[in-house]
Amino acid sequence: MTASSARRPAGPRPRPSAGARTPASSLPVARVLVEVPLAHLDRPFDYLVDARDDAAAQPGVRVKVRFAGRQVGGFVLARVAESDHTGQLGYLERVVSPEPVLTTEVFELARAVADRYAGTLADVLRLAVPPRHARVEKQGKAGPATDAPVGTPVPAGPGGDDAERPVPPVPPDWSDAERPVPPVPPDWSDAYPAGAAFFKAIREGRPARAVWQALPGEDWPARLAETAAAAWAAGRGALLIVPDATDLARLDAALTIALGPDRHVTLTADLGPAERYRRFLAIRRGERTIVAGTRAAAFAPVADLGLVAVFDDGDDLLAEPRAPYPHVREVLMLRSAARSGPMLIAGFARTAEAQLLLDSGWAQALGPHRPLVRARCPWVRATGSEHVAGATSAAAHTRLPPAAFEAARSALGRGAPVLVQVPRAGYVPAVACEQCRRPARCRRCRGPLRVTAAQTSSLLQCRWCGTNEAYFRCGACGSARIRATTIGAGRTAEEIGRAFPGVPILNSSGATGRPDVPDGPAIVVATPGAEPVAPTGYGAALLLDGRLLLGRPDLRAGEETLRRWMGAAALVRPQRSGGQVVVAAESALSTVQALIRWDPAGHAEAELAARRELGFPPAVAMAAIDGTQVAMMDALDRLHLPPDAEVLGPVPLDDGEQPVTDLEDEPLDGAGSMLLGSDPGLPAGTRLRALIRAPLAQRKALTAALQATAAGRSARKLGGGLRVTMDPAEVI
DNA sequence: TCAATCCGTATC
DNA sequence: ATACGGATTGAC
Repeated sequence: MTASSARRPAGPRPRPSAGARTPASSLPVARVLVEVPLAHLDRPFDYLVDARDDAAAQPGVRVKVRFAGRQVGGFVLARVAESDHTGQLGYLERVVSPEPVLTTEVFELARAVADRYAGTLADVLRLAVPPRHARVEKQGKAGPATDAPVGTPVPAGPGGDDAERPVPPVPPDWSDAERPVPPVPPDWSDAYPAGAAFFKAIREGRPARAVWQALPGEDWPARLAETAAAAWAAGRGALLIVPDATDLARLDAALTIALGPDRHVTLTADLGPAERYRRFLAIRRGERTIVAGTRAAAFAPVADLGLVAVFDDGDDLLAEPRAPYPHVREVLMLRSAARSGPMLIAGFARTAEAQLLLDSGWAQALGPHRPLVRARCPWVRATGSEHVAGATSAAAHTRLPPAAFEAARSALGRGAPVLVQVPRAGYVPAVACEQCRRPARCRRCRGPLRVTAAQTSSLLQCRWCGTNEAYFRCGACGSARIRATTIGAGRTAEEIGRAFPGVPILNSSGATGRPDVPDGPAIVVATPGAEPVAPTGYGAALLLDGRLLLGRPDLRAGEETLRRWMGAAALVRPQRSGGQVVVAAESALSTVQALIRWDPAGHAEAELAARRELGFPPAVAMAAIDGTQVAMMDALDRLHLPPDAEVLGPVPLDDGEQPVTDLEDEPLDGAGSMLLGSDPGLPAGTRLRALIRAPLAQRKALTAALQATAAGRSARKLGGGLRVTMDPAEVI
């Protein structure tokens, strides 16, 4: 049967009107964002709204539509009177739920984040809106569009016929009557000179943006809760993001003290689908206006947001690992900028990114009274050469430096707990050939080996493919002997236990969970970021393996090391109460000096200056393109770069982080790779990385060019295999 | 001359 | 991705 079509544009035929649908009488067109991963389809498409769906198909709801012949999910962005699409419109297949889960603010935020990271809106929405859970939706209040009870958020009424109906802002659910009389708010001015001005800005909803340097020993969860309470008292919501679950538990407790149990909610991805959606809905419906969470919560649709805050923005947990890899600090900056609202970037240390915000005047420093720093700081000493000299690396890390031993003994003698910070959990995590010191690698996949059992060194296992290696032989020199290159927390605990018999030893890492620290002599061996808080502070902290941390061939090694050290040292009592910190690193190093002088600002300034010098983020905008040779060449060819952009590379990306197929067995000539026009020296399938850098002023042009290139490639079905990352963390 | 197949392109 | 229009091919 041939449809009686005259000239009509290419595309799928409209469905033979199933069930005879009629357009809604008012605003019959829904502008829909379809959930497809293709870069060139990253824009709204118009659909007709059937009269039956008129009430439910409000802006922000999830829908199903027929798109290129198949059913796909999407969000209604707006209802409009007519479409500017010249072809036939299809109908919305159905409204999945009347719950408007996507607010205007979050939609605009997601768009801005996608553009900032050269990604697609659909990708960001996947991060921003949690999957629906139908049962949870029914349990709570009914959706506003069905039988809305009084007081639930209701989208703007029927409205005019021709007016575009924007997604309504979420009105707060509480009434003025039930808000408590706000107590006199603390404004931090006794410890932080700029505190009063910042709190004033929160109360007045002005766009103050502050980089807060917390004092050593500071009860930061309590301070953050005070900022949230100030926003609450001003009748607005607040959004506070922390790196991990332990930080969140502390913040949750502090918020409960500051605001009671019913005004805030915590939000993390690991709550499970039902609870996560339940809390998301409570936020969306305005039942909770103070929100604390981990990185996924940065997109939470908080009603009338009056403050955004992030704690410890250097923690890499705040960088989303899924495309387009947004960082919480940037997401909250975009939110703060869009709303012209206050923002707080908090931490003991300071990132180069935060320093740039200060340099550019976008944010103001909220630092402590300098004399107070001296009063609150523990005594910090470095012990570099004395235990490094002459010792093999393994021995250096298994022996406590004398100064560290003394500090621990004196603290324990005074009845105080001691914190020992070691780089990684596990028992001898990495091994190397004893002869030539090359990393021990798996015979099958060339992955790094680790020791799996505590007693024997003969049980080696590949960290990538899991293959057990019973008879190791070094691929380079043939030696059969191995040695440890890193000693993890477990082994350190054993050795310290032998040094202090009778003292309880507690392990704390991501894997073991965090023990409660007694208010008495105990040794806590912890990995960075997993240090438990001691009730009255630690008597001493030993920061081991500093050389290892600082020696990493990483752009951020110095910044990251100082952040970890300060995170641990901040848990130690002040010097006048006997608090000591011993760091195992050369005292001449600038990072060590910054710890000794407790000067995160100076370190960040130097760090940023170095990045300017080298032309690395955040002093420049940088994009990394990863892909196969063919994809890379095509992409670089299409890329319409801004005038001052510069391409570095591409270079092979075989630094050992990805499970590569055995390089030696790969045919090096290969007619296939010649056909593809690739460098015959590279094995087919080798991934390359190119870096593109541009002045900050050209960031928008750079990301737009990258999006256009991705769109062009996706429209021409030139497969994936290409990944774009803005300001990649691992630049080298 | 018509159907089968390939190609390019839009997807509402 | 798919699903379409239009061009191309090839058997009658």
